[in-house]
This record gives sequence, C-alpha cells and structure tokens, in this order.
Amino acid sequence: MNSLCLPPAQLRDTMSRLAYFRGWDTALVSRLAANSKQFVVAKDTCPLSKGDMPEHMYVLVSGQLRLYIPLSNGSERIVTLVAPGEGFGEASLLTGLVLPYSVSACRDSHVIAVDAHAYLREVSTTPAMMGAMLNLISMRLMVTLRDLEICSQPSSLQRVIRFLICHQPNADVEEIAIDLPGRKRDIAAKLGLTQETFSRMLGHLGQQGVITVNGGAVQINSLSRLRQMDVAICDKEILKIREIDPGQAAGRIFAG
Amino acid sequence: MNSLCLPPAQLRDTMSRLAYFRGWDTALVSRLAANSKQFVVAKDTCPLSKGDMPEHMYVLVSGQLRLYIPLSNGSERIVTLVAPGEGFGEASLLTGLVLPYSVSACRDSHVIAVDAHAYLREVSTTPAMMGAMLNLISMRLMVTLRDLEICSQPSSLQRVIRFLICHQPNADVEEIAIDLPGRKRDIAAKLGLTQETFSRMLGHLGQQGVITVNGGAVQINSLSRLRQMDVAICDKEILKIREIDPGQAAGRIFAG
DNA sequence: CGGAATGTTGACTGCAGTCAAACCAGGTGG
DNA sequence: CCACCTGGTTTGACTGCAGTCAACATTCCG
Repeated sequence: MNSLCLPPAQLRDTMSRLAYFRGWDTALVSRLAANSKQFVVAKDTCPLSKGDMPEHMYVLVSGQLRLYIPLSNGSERIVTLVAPGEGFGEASLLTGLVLPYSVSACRDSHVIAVDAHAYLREVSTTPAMMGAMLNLISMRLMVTLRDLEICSQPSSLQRVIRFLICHQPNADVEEIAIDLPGRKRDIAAKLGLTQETFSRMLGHLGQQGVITVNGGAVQINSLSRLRQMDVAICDKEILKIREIDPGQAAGRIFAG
Repeated sequence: MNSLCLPPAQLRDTMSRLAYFRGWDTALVSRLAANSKQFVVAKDTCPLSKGDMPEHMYVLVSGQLRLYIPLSNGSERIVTLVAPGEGFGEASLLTGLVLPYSVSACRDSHVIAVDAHAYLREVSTTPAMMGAMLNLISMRLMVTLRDLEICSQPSSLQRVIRFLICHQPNADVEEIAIDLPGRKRDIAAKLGLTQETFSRMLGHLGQQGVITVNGGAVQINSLSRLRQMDVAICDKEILKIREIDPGQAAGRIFAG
C-alpha cells in the first residue's frame, strides 16, 4: 500500500469524478480532498485487516477490492466486492468500532483515503453530507440483509438461484445477460459456498437449459423457470412436512 | 394488531420514557407522538411480512418481537430479537425499499408506530434526529455484520462458542453469567442452527465443564478455555491444510 | 394434577465440504 | 507455431457434519 502523493488539485478532480461524490457540493469535496491521500494496493495484498481501527474512510478509484471475513477453515466469507466509485469503512468510523472485515485487492487498485477526523467533522457539520451518509448506510444495511437472506437458504441450489434472480428482481423479461462481478470462487464465497459446489450448481442449471454459462458470462434463458425452480424447492420441502406424496412435487420442479 | 388509541398526552409520555427516544428534544418527541399510534400485538401473530412496504417506523414498548427471514424449509432465520425500547423499520423507510424481514411477536407486545411521513419529515429537517439515525443505523449495520460473521463459521460448535464469547468481548473476567435473550430455538435460528444442534453443542460444552446451563441461564465458567477451544478449532483446520500431524492439535483442543 | 409448550436425546440420511486430479484459457518465451 | 506455465475452473470420489424425524424429558401454567 504505497502512497502516491498526488498534487491536491489532481486529487480533488479525481474525487469529483467518482460516483461516490457525485452531486456533492464542490467546496465540500475540496475540503475532503485536502485531507485525503491516494494509495496503490497491489493485487493480493491486504492493506487492512479485520479488527483494525480504521483511520480513514476509503473510496475505490480503480481496480477491485474484496471485503471478507476470514473463516476458521482458512477460507473466507466475502461481504462485498467493491467496484470503482464505491466506498467502505464509514460505519466503522461513525460507530468507533473496529473494522468488521478484512480488505484485500482482487487486482492492482487505486484507493483514496479520506482522513477520519476530516470525514467525521464534515459529516457532523454538513447536513447534506449527513443525509447522503444516512442514505448510503441505510442502503448498505438493506443490501447486507438481502445477502444474509440468500446465504441463509438451506439448499445450495437455492442460494445460487436466488443470487441469479436478484440481479434483475423487477424485470418481466425472460432472458437476462449477467456477467459475474468477480471470479467464480469469490462469488461462491459471497454465497457461503465452496467454488466446487457453486460450479456444480451452475452446471446443474445449465444442463436443465435454464441458464447458459460462458466463463464469467451467465445468460438466464428463462427467468420464470428459474423462479419456478425456486418455489418448487420450497414446495417440495413444505410437502415433506405435510406428508404429501413428494413424487408429484418432484415432477413439477423441472416441468418448465 | 389492534390499535389502542391512547390519548396523545399519554402516548407522548410513554415515548419519552423509552430508551429509543432518550436524550431527544422534547418538542421533537411531541411532534412525533402527534403522528403515532400504539398497537397491541398478540403472541404468535405476525403484524408485518417480508415484502410489505412499511408505513411506519416502529418502537417496541413491552413484550418481545422477532424479525426473521422465512426459509424454504419452513423454518426461519432470525435477524434480531427486539427488546423493549428498541425500534425497527427505519432503513426500509429511508431507502423506500420493502421490509427485508417478517415480524412476529414472541409474546403479547405493545408497539408504537410512528407515521412514515412524519418520521421522514423530522429526520430530514432536524439535524439532531438525523445524526441519531445515522448512529443508530451504522450501529445496526455493524451488529448485522457481526452476526453474519458468527453464522458464517463452518463449524456449528464454533458458532455457539462465538455467540457466547461475543456477549462479553472485552472482559478479562473468567466467569460470566448470561441469560439467553429468548427461547433456545430462537437463539438457534439466529445462529443458523436447528434447535437440536444448538442443544447438542451446549450439552457438549457443558460436559467439558466450560459452561453450565440451567434453562435459559448460561454460566461461562472459563472464558479463556472457551477462547482456546475457538482457536483450537481453527488450528486443527489450519493444520490439516499444512499436513502436520493432527493428533497434536486434537490433544490441545480439550486440554484446558 | 394435567396438558401444552419447550427442550433433550438418539438414530439415520443426505448434502455439501474436502481433497485430488484433470481440464482449460491466456500469456510468455524459445 | 508449439511447448510450457500459471491461475482459474471443473469433475469425481469420499466423508462427516448437521439437518430431519421421532421419541422422550422437562418446565411452565392453568
């Protein structure tokens, strides 16, 4: 994590172009830029660890980061894959609690670090920024709860189905082209699965013809059938409870 | 969910006594109270379902609620057990998204419902309230991430250990008395376990002498041994990777 | 005391994790 | 152009843990 020490003017310009600061007051961004630094994070290095007390709020300029919780078996549970223009660390600063996740770079990345004190000062004195933060953190909480829902599903097939569905929840179109926002192993870790299981489930769905997988590009061929399979898994499990012949349910699952 | 239609003055007094509104401006609480109602929620009834668009922000006066995500196998993943003086629904209102969890009453409860429009109006016009909300939601996000960490642990024994430890994370005392904030089945559902597995793990820890269980009262006899067991599980798994004789590790796990 | 709700224990099964090996694509260099 | 290597993914075989079901024990209240 090497500092770049860009001239302040250039740093301000970079920041004002980032989606994170879009729509913010120019003077505000300038004040923040005056207390910020830009860093380079090399691929597979880990600039911050779970349990650290962060001294900055961070915004990704380029590259990709993953926020993850290290697990006891040596693997990791990915909380978020950070794309350029997205930020992290705000909640830690606002609560004064240590970072709840570790950070590492999926590839060489550039990160802007806003000094914690400057950040907190601006949040507390600039109502517009406070409002922006309230919206941001609220949205992040909602997203986290959605992720929790997905990875709480008892069936691994269902987790994958839900993951695919939630990429276009409100669409009535049948076909959707998704390309995965990262390596398959990282997506798997976000769903609480191993890469092997994730691969098997994608293969299974591919055999059924419901999706087509081409490397990182996933094409949903029939969103309705995907939804059907989702509820069919529920039905099957519910039926087991109600002691109705599960053969009927099994027939419905892949009926299309 | 029957409305009580308390006189406004009494409603305001009730609210001002709740921990949720502690430290807030009196006039602010009064304005909110003018747009609030109090409800009775009978045990095991479900006033709000996942996917509803909430029209209020809620604060629990008495009783206990559980916020949970219904799962495909008919069971549920509990997000939070709500105690008196705690609130919920803010993030949904702030983001305009539907409720990410269902609500049901663990026992007969009283709930105050603040009108959504009044709530949002006060948040946006009262900086102090906006700040309070920012702190509240940030803290909630941190807690949610901690829960995510616990329930992401691959070993069920470790989930229980982490759950017990995090009830007194900063203490250097050896013995801690905890009483579970709800039925064991609900705690289990919060850890992503079945009640059977939870019971088995508690029993296991009890046999080791590390804890003592008496109904809903759990006594940690040796916090350090509990921590040792936690890291021992990690070590054992890590050692497997490094191909070191796991017999040594197995000996350490329960050595105390 | 009796009945309901809750928790515990036991037996069994299946799913997903683990390990190991094959496969594949992209890039590098001879 | 082919050989080689590396990182990523897929496939297969196996195992163990935790979920499921069912029976029993316990606690709590009316």
